[in-house]
Amino acid sequence: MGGEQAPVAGDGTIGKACDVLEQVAAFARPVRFAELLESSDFPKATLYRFLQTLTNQGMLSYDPDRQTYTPGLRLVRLAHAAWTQNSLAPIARPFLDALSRETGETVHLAQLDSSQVLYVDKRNAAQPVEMYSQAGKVGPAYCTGVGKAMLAYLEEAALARAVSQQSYHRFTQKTLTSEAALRADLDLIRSRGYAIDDEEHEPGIICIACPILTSGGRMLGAISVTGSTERMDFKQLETWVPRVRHVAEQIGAEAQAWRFPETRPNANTNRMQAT
Amino acid sequence: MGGEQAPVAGDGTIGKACDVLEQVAAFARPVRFAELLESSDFPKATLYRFLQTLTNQGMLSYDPDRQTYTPGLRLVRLAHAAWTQNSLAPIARPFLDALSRETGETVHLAQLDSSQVLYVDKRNAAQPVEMYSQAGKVGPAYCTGVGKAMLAYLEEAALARAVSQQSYHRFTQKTLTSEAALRADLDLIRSRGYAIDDEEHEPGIICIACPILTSGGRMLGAISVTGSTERMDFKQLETWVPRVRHVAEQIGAEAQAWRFPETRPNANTNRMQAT
DNA sequence: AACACAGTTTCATTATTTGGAACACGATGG
DNA sequence: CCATCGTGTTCCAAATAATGAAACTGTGTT
Repeated sequence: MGGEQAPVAGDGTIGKACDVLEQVAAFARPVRFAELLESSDFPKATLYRFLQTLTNQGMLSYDPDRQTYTPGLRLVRLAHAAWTQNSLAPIARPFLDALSRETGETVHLAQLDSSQVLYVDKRNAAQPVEMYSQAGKVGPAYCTGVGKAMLAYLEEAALARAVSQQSYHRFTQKTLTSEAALRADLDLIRSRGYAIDDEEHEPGIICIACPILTSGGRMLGAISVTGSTERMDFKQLETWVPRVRHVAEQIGAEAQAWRFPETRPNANTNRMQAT
Repeated sequence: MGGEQAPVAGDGTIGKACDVLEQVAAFARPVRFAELLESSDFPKATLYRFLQTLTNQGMLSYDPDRQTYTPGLRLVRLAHAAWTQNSLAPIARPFLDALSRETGETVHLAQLDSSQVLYVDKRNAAQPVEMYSQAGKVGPAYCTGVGKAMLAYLEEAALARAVSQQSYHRFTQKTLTSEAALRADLDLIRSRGYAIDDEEHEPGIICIACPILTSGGRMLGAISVTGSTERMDFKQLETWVPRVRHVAEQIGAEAQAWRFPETRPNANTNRMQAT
């Protein structure tokens, strides 16, 4: 019986290719072959061939002048499909708009991706548009409102895995830095029905977050409203809880409705006067 | 009846995996195994294993209830890296903001991805936010302003390939529907320095577009300003050409500067008060 | 000219992928 | 109740593709 804990990698050639992809993405800048070779445990020729193939496929992009690799634009195309079909964002969009308008605060929509928080949409308080740059961004689960809201409603098996994979890095004085502390807070969240982030990730930043659940209790994601301690305290922030919870419920309900129909309800979601 | 699209076919196992990924993305909805099997020329067991592995890797996501596959959220994460590092969007952002403010019209930033137009950013005239949904979206090159602007400045080898890969579907009365017509227009664009789309893609929609070039003449992308015939004509629209061209030049210059430094100029590009 | 270095290619060996066929299993339906 | 069908899943010998040490190329340096 295989009890092997494969770190992440594993599945044959494809797994390795994905690792390489991830590795290139991890450098947040164009990378040279030698750099990759160093941080990789693939032999030279093997890594080389992977890079060739991936570049060939448009999953990576190669700059011949600089001799550097970056993640390829094909990923952007594919991600668009992922975002449209597989994230809550399209469903949640009108709700986020409303919530953002009503509260005037920053609003986040997040989902869980391998024990990390993946932000799939956002409305910003100040800036009018900030777009894409935040969709796709990741963050820690154990010290953010949306992260804890999601963890709290994970079934035990998944929770145990997720909780053990957190880094518990101390971002601020108030960061929860142990599995025990986190679990205690998750219990509290469950009984209260929403999560709070009390400057656990960034000083001065507080937030409330509600999980998005199906009627069957499956956790789909979370939404949050964020404020800064300069302008407000939890008293004020928590007045939004009923509203946020309601929105989360609406999104959950719609998500469920949208997922079921085999016959896609419609298509024209986003018509774009392109040119 | 068949009539399958000939997959670019290719590189070993990884190429096949990419094909599967693309195939899943192509259905713009959750897909069942049987559907994929039908539209694929992989044998059952092979396709099955690919789906397993890709799901495993988070490149696909599987809904056990519905037994359907969709592109996975991991793609969104990776695409974020691609968008940040490999697209012109981060560099162009402030310029697009300015251009959008000044003109009050829809502004697009696009790059070329396998002979297609890939929109990497956009500012909308009317709607305040529309976000992500357009980044990652693709469109035809032969009948859009940005598409033609980019084609015009491709070197002959790449141009020949690109031009032969267009579908030449007639979207409107004015769509250019042959390679010859397109090439003629490209000559015109080159001599004029900018492209126009005269309702070639959508009735009532016109636009002007300028290529983004390096000082060496390498084509990086294009930007456009779009209007509708209801509100304006080319006389008005073309008054923006010098401004658009200037912005394109600025973006080109910055892109060039940004690509060179080996020492990463900086990191904290986009800090996100996340929670 | 010799050297160092980053990137590229070769090729016999080895491990992986392949896919036809058989297997589960729920849903019909006779 | 058993037969049948349509899914999706697993097996395993044969075929294929991945592997990586070492040799090579080309560019820049001493």
